[in-house]
This record gives sequence, structure tokens and C-alpha cells, in this order.
Amino acid sequence: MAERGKQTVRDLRRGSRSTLLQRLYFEGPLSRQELGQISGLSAGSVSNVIGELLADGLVEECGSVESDGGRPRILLQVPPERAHLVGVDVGETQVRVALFDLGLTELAASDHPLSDCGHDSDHVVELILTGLAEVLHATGTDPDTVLGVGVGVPGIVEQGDPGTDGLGIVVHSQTVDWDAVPLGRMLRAGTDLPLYVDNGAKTLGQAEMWFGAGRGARHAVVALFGSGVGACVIAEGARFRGATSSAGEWGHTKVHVGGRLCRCGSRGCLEAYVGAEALVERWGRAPAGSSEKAGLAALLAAAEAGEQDAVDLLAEAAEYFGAAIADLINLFNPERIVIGGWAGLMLGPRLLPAIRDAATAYALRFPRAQTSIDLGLLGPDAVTVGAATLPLWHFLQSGGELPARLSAAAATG
Amino acid sequence: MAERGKQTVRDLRRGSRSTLLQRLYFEGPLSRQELGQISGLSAGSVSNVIGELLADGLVEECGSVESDGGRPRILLQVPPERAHLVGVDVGETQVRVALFDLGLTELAASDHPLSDCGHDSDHVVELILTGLAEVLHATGTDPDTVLGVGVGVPGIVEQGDPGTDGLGIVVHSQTVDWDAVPLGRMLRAGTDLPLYVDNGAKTLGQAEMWFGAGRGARHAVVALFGSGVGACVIAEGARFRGATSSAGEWGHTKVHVGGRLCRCGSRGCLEAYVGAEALVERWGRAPAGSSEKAGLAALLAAAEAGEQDAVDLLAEAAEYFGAAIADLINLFNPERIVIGGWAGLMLGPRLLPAIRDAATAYALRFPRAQTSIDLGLLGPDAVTVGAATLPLWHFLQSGGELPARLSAAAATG
DNA sequence: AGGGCTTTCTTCAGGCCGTGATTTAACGTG
DNA sequence: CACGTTAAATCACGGCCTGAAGAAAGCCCT
Repeated sequence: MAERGKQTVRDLRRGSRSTLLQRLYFEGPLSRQELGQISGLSAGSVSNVIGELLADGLVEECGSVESDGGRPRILLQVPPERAHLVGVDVGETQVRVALFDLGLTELAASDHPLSDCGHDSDHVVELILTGLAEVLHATGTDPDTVLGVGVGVPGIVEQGDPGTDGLGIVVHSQTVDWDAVPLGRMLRAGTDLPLYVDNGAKTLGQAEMWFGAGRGARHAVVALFGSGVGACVIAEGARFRGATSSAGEWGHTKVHVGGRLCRCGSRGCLEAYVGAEALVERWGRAPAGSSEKAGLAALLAAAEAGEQDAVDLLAEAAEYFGAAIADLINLFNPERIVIGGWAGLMLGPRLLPAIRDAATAYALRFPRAQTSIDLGLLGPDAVTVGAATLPLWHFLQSGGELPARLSAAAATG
Repeated sequence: MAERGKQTVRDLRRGSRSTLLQRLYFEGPLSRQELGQISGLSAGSVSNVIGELLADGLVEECGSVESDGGRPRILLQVPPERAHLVGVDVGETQVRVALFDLGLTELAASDHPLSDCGHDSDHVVELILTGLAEVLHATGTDPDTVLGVGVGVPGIVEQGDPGTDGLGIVVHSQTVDWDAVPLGRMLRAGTDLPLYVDNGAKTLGQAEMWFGAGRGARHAVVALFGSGVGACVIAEGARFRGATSSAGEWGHTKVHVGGRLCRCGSRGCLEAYVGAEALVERWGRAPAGSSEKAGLAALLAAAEAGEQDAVDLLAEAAEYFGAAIADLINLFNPERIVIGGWAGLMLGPRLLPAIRDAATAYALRFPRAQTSIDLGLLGPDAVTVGAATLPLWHFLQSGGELPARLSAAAATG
């Protein structure tokens, strides 16, 4: 078990590059000195590896800091403009494509509504490719500087064999009626850029982990509360994927065997009790024809105004949600739970205390005591950011691997 | 995230040793040739590393195989008698200590009932140390040849800082009323051997993964059904521990929020519906004063005889169990689910089809299709075997690290 | 019996890697 | 302007894995 195959002496260098690059990326300008301290590498190796990264243009010097009477420390950072990333959000109502620099600053975005043709997969692919072309053209960005395109989709994503250039990526989604859509192959027909696809909720969770309330945690669960509910599990600092990357399908966890019918066809799912869709439907008093978001806002307003049935409904939702979070705590033993998603952010301020109490009541004492439960910091627009972290993660993990043409440019840029 | 710290060129060798040792251990006699094929190492490296392992006595030659007209292949194996392991099961009714050789053949065992003094921790520690001395004495085993002592206990085990020689190990158990018992320190006072402690259900799961129905799976969940219920989660071939090693507390997952009162104090836990204790109590017709095991056997017999309330109770248990397995499938996305534990093995043949059906009904289609659900192969006595895998795992993982004195003996043994 | 063939295993040069000591660089202070 | 101090660069050294070349150990055919 767990044999991790052969390792050549060259992998060491990749590892060192990756470590240093990650530290610089996340912990912002640092000197070689500090880098040595926190990475455990010797000063010699740090100098050596940083030299390489400087030559590749993946790191640049940025000012210096005096050092108590000695030679000043030179600060280093990853130059944000060195490369670009694309994040795509295939949402319920629109396809959003955004272009970022390495620092994940949004440089351009393109939105296309999905009203007419629904989620026909050909149409979605076309919109993604159009949007991609648009953001590149609008900013005059050379496609060779794009590290990759990350796509967040609804449903379950089968990653296929790695190393096949994304060709094996297949998407299954009951909600938008995609059955084994070969998204990888379809997109590959329209672009040469490296492709990364994952569930949209998972990419949102990833964003929350990197830049939101999850920062710094190595074991965490981001509980996403939107129209439905889902979760993104992080263990040892990395996405927990399971055998076929579908781990974390929390919305269809049973909280009441034999209970309410869920849109997945089963009964008693969490989502049938606390998803925004379920809540609005159960309340039944939202203005006819209003959007789900407006409906939930109306429910919240009613509860704030003291209407008993709204108050009760939300209290019940908080209990179910907290109980289901207790399951997450018992099963995954995270150090932090982050509640995100648009509905989570909308209801969170009101429900958080009740959710915490329910989690305490339903979880085992010991793991509950190790876990904090907090609200997320990012809105649903962070799905594109999260999607862009997919190629970024690959980049950092590989120690700064660049597409051939970009690498040729080296430090001359 | 996921920086894995520095790696020196020496770690490569440790990795190679570990890989080869593991392959030889699990895939049984192999030639250098085959070893090179499956490990990906070059023939030169294999020869080199195996030479080292031979000199350390961790590997021995055992016969040869003709090779179609060429030089015959020399087969290699890990010599079972090279070292010993101790596994301890702190159970509900007794403390069992067993001595194994490297091949996990049981050489001696010692049982001490726990009837009188209950689970007083001092008493348990005393029994463990006595049993340890007994098995060593009975077989005339030199303590220096023992790689370590693995202990399976009820409750949650806090591992403490690694590298502190097990001193930080603390056990919390609501069922036997242990609150922060410093088992590591207590045992350390009576022995110098390396100590490893984990939850008993988890060690049973480990045994099932290594030598039972879980063999070969890299992502699996062993669902343990005994007096209560628990789970051992394996991801990427290794125990999924979570932040403080308490992950996998499945028994207190909610299947019915606000439902039956559980012995943990909460309501609606799985264990309140399908644990042997709960089933016997709910049936209410077991002969007074009989053991839990006898009670469950009586319930099963009644159901086989067609008594309606027994049939219904078991059918309901299968549905809850299956639904909770569906949760495991949705959340962990394993490739295999193994149902073990004494109650699981007793009821399994009757309930398995219903459990599978319930899991199918309650889980999402895609991950369910990737998962097989089968019965375990090992009885509860495998807890000691599982406990012994704890030091064994360390041994294999470290590439065959030996205690100082044993290593001095080298291949002379 | 002996040479040739096949296959397995060992040996060895070559290219890299990280370490740790030593040098060099760059800055304040007296 | 020399001196002390701290940061970065350099370099010899011991290790590692690879890949090619060589040695070993059988079989087969003449």
C-alpha cells in the first residue's frame, strides 16, 4: 500500500522548486534567508534554486530590507504579470469566463446568459470558447502566456487518465441533464491550452481555502449552501477526491431516512431540508415568479419580522444543517468548517449560532472541540477564481512548469 | 498548501528501500528482475538496494526459478523470523496480547478477563504489561527483536507529537469512561519498546485492508458493525486520520435527526438503530441475562424462523445501515466498502442484499456504480493482528528501520 | 565436450542533488 | 576608512539513480 513509485534525484529539485515557489506565492515577499528558515533547506540550496527560478523569470527581486547593521536582505516574489490564468464558471444561469494574472487579479471577464438554449453541452462549450477568445482579445493577451483554463461545472467530474491532456474528462450532472458529456474532448477541439475541470462547488471551496476563511488550515471542510448543498473536503492541504474525484457529495447525505423526497430521487437528503430551493418551496409564501434568491431573501425578512412559520422553518434548517455538519466533523475530523455559498452568506449571520449549537449537540465531544465553524468570506463569483486555481495549483505543484513557448521567453519578458 | 518540507538525497534511498520492502512483503517472493519491473527502479538500483537489505538481514534469497534458457532468477523474500511484533486488543471484556513474527503468524497469546476491576486504566495497563511479559517469556523471545507494540483501544486516540516516543498518546473514551488517559506515558513506564496506539475498530479495519476483503483497494471504507458501529477509512492506501486522528466516527452519524436517543447522549445516531446493543434492546425478547452476542443470535434465529417483528426489525436495520453506507459512498467515494465486525459477519449473509439495495437507493448513481459492497473475511480476533500492523506499517514505511540492538546483529542471525 | 545464446545480475562512470564550510558582497558604526 | 555584522554565492563532498557494459549462470546445438 501507498508505494509512491520511483523517485529520481531530479524529483528532489522539483520538490524544492515547488516548496519555495509556494512559500513565495502564499507568504508574499520573502528573503532567501527567511525562505531557508521556513522551508528547512540549506542556504546554499535556496540560493541555487532561487537562481534557477530567477533565470526562468518565475521569481523577481523586489526591494530590500535592512538587517541590523549587516548586508540587507533582498526580497523576492512571484511576478504577477509573468503569466495568466483563465477561470470559467458554468453556472445555473450563465457562463462566465475570467482572465487573471498570476496574482489572481481579474483582468477581464465575459458573461453569457444561458437562458435560451438551456444547458445543451455543445452550446456551453461554444460559449466557453467564445468567452475565452473575448477575454484574451480584450486585453491583448498572448495565449502562450496562459498557464491553463480551469472550468467549474455543476455535477460530478470524472478526471480520466492523467497525462492524456484532459481528453478523458467526462461530466455527469443530473441537475443540468448531462450524461457522460466528454467536456475535455469537446473543449480540446477549440483550444490548445491545458484544461482542468472540476465541480463548481469544489472550485469555490478551493478559493475559500486559498483566499478566504480557510486560509492556513490543513484539514477543513467548506460546506456550500446555495440552491442545493455540497462540500469541499481538504485533507493534508489538498482536495480529498476519493477514487473517482466525486468525494464530498454532502447534499445527499441522509438526515432523515425515509423523509422528504429530494430532487435526486431519493428520500431524506440534507438538500431536501436546507437547500435554498427546498426552503423557498416549503415556505410557499415567496412572491410568485420571483427568483430563488429573492424568495430566500423574503423568507429571511419574514423571519426577521417575527413571522412564526418563517422563524420555525429557519430554526429547523439550522438544526438539520448543524446536525449534518456534525456528521462532517465526526467523519472527517477537520480543524475548521467554513460555511459558504450565497445562501450560506445570506442566512449565516442569523443562523450561525444555532448551527454551532446544533453541531455541538450532535457531534462527538472530542472532535467537535477541535473544530471551529465560521462563515466564508467569498461570494459565489469566486467560482471563477477557484476554477483559475486549478491550473495555478498545477503550476505551483510542478515547481513552475511552463508551456514550451512561454518558457523560451525566459527572463527577457 | 501541502508543502512537504525539505527532502535530502538520502530520503530517496529510504523511499526506494521502502518501496522494495513493501513489494516483497505483500507480493511475496519476487526476483530482482520483477522487482525492477513493478517498482520502476532501474536494474542497477534494485541490485544496489537489495544488496543493502540483504546485508541488514531484512531480505533473504529463497530458491530460484528457471528462465527459458537463461540465468535463473533468484527469488527474494522478507524472512518472517527476522523480527517480532506485538498486538494488543483492549476489548469490552478482556485484554488480549499476542506475539507475531514478521509474517504475522501468531506465536503466542495471553488473555486476561476484565470482569472484576472494569476498565480502570491502571489495571488495563498492568494487564497489558503482564501479557507482554508472558508472551515474550513463553516463546523465549528476545525483546530486542520486537519492532514495537501496537495497541487497539476503544474510543478516540490523540496521537500527540510524533517523535516523542509515544509519550503524547492520550485516549478518550465515553464508553469505558476514560477521559484523557495518558496511555502512552503509562505504558512507557513499564516497557522500552516502541508504542503505537489506535482505536480498536480502526486496527480491525487495517487488518481487513491488508489481509482480508480490502486487499488491493486504494480507496475503501471498512464499516464495522459490532456492539456499536464505526468505520475505518482508507484513502490513497493509507488511513484517513483527519486533524487529530479521530476521523471515521461513523456510528454517530445522524440518520434521523431528532430520532432515538443514543448512548452518546445525542439523538438519531446510526448506532442507536443498527448497533447490536440497540437491536437486542429494541427487540426486547432476548433471554434475560444472556450476552449481547447470544441475544443477537436469538434475534437472527427468530427472523429466520419467520417471526414478523424480528424480520421487520432486521429489515429496518438493513435499510438504515444501507442508507448510512450511501452516506459513506457519497462523502468518501471509495472503490470498495467492506462490512466487518462480529455482528456484521453474523447478520451479513442475511442482510447483505437488502443493504446493497438500500445503498443503491440512497446513494448517488455515479459514485455508487464505482463501489462494491462486500462482507469482511476476518473475525473480531483480528483486532490484535490489526494492532500489530501498526508497528509493521512503520517498519515498512521507514524502509526497514530497526531498533539499535537488533540492527547490530545484522545478517548474522 | 565445447562454443554460442539467452537471460539475470553486478559493476561503474556520469550527471544531479543538498549540505555545510568558506568566500564574497553589502551595509552600518566608530 | 577600517571593522564588525549579516546576507548571499561558491564549492568540495558524499549520496543517489540511470544506463551501458561486463560477469555469471544456465540451456542448446554441434
